[in-house]
Amino acid sequence: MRDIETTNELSPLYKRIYTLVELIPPAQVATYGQIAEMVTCSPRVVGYAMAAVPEHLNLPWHRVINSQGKVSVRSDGAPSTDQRQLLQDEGVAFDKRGRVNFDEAAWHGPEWDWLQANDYNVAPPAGYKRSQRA
DNA sequence: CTTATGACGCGCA
DNA sequence: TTGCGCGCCATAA
Repeated sequence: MRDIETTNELSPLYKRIYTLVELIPPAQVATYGQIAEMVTCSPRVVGYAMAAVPEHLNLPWHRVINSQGKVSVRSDGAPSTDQRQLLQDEGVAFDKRGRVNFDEAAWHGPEWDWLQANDYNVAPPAGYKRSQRA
């Protein structure tokens, strides 16, 4: 976990993303977009980063799901039951449609001062999420 | 250098 | 409500 800091094979951006994911408590979930906001990048990149998580870091990568509250499908088309199973083992409930209840399990992010101290984005720059083409 | 490729998300039908 | 299209942009080749 602290390996993230000392691993120089990772790009600075990935390190920031992994550092945040590491902070998600058990039985709680964050969305790709949520992480993206804090590190100021596109949600797409967070997904890309999650697909490249080094095994030895032991990150709780399973606690990152999509904005629909569902476990994202892999490139091979598999819904990845592993991720869902890991969450259920922690006590995260899925409804009949395969979605988690954000009201119960949503991670509200690190404390404000932690984000400040570690140079993460607190208040999103008015939408990095969508095409804010001038 | 250029091109292809996503564990995404939003808008619209 | 679901499904599809397109924008997104860091990486890999």
